[in-house]
Amino acid sequence: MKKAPPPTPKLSDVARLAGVGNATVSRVLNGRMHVSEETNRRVKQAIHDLSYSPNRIARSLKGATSGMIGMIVPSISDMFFSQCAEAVESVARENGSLLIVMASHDDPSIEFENLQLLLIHRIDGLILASAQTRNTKLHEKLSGLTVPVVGLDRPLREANIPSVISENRKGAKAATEHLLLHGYGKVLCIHIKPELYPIQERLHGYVEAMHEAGLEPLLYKAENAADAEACIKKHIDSEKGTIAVFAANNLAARFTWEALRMLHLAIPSQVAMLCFDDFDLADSLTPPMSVVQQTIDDLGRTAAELLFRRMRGQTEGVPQSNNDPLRLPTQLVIRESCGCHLTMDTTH
Amino acid sequence: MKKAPPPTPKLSDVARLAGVGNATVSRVLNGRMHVSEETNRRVKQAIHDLSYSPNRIARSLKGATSGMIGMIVPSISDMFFSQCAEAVESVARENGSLLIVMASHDDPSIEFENLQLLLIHRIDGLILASAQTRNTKLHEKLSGLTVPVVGLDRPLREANIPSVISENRKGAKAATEHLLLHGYGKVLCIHIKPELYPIQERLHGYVEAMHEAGLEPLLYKAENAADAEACIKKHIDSEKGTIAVFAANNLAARFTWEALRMLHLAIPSQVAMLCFDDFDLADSLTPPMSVVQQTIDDLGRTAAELLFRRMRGQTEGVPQSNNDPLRLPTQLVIRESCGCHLTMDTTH
DNA sequence: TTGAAAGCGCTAACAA
DNA sequence: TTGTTAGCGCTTTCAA
Repeated sequence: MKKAPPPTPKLSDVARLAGVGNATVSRVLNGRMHVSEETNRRVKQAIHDLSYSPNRIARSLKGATSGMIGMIVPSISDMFFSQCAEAVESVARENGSLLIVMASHDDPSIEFENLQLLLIHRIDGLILASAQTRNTKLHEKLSGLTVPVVGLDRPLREANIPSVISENRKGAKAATEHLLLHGYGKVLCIHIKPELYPIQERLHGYVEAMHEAGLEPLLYKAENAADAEACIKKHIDSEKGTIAVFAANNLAARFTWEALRMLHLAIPSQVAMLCFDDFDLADSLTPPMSVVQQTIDDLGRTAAELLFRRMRGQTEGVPQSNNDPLRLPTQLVIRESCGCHLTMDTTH
Repeated sequence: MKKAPPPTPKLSDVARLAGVGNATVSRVLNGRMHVSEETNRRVKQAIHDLSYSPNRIARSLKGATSGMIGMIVPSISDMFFSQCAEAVESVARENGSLLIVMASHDDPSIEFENLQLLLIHRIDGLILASAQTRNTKLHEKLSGLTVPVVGLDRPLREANIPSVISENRKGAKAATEHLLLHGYGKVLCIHIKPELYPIQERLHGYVEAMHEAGLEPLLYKAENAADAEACIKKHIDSEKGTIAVFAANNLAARFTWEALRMLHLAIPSQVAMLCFDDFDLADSLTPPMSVVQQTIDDLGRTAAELLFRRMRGQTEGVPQSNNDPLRLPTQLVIRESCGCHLTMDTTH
């Protein structure tokens, strides 16, 4: 039994219909160089009549590019990364590329496999939010790669790959200083996953601010609300004045938030708080949460644009020293949890 | 000037090194049929030595499959869709496929372009959360397609394409009935984007429950918190007893939430509320929000599995009538905003 | 300005 | 069990 005639016309079909050679069709397809007005018209007509669209796979095989870039992130559903992905997809589209996303689930071996898969599919470039900063096997592989790679959120120093990240240290420092300015007796820093580079940077920023204020840093790792509760309790007990908490990320903020509720402590009158990373309902909470905001879209966009520049072989705009990540500014968004309205008069 | 020798070895390199023919290498590559143990070993060795990996593009050209599926969603960064995407990527990976995601931004023409792009890249299948239920041009195109398509969250009836969605109607009905059970004098339904199929279904569910209770449905479309405020104010004024609000989705819930705060109305004692779609901080709010929960992972997984089954040509497990979407159950998650703890004794 | 022809890296008949 | 060969649909010299 014969198959139905393949419903997808090929280039040669167009050529035949237009009464020209294959090469000519190819020419009008990729920006007509040296094609007469008349021929051009005829070919376009034929393309239209057959509603022909070129087979990108065949084109890719010929050596050029695949028209696809890859992106490996720890989690696709994570708000941060999905926002990045949206921005990357957008830039990819502007550059005529498709985006393949893969989740590593923070597992170095899955991450490595993902990389292999993407390479087999001949992606033209890769955006990588690596599962870990140190992953020798991965870095080795990356160093030997011919396709451009750009790091996102987590730098890839050893592999000599440019990265785009937020000003985590500066942002955290500014946040801490802001809390300090309110004159709180103690500013704790509650964090999770201190092994992640962005978190490390935030902790540095916090410590720096504390030191400059002549204060002892009070770092606490919290894996859940109970942990957060424990450390807050400890400090609220031994202290008359209001204390403050700088939560190093969303999740830490959440734990802190729940802890404060358990302890029936009022925000900000008894415990002020400020956290890194904005989130959806931050300003619908009671009180609205003051945060350090990353411009996530910009992170994604910038990384993608850098990638495409490198894919074109351009070097301008690429960070001077490959080892120094491009750092995008953060913004302190003051709402109410930091206690600004309480201390408004004291600042005057 | 000569290029550096192409760093990517090809199949023929492996063949030469192993001292065998191309076909043999190809055979061991795709599950050795009729390859001697010895040859198999030699080829494997050569593959390893060259750290060769086959070029998926060349393979695809030969006609088989591209090893990629596409997914078009209104927004990649939307929590719902990014969770779906994560599940789909996971299933794709299990089936040896990569996932290309594209955002339509709810624009039918972008959606259509995206579809074209994906087809040009010869995807093997498509998961589509369509921008609109009625998109004649799109449906026409879809009907003529040879690659399998599965609808997600929004059915594609006219194109005769199977879809996977939540039990929106049932879930909304259950939620409304739950509120009704508390004996509130009025149950409003605040919604947005009633043109979307899932929302429509939820509104139907709400209306059904109201009718069955002999009550007049009170539907209000709110585009912002002020709209929500207006309609609540209207009903709280004319009524002594507690009223309740069923918010048809996240955003409507948010508007309602903000409205209630503006009006200094206590939840649930003055206004009870329940919303469709769980969200991140739902149980960290004061009071924690009762919700109708969709099993988003399941939606994504189910859609993807259905797609792969169809790609394999299997028909079992594919919904009997193509016109009837596969509906996945929702779950009523009772927290505090619906007023359960207030009425606990009255229910006995 | 155009067309013929030689591949891109792989798979799948068909022979051996 | 193996190797040879002919393409997949396109781009790209090279001549005409």
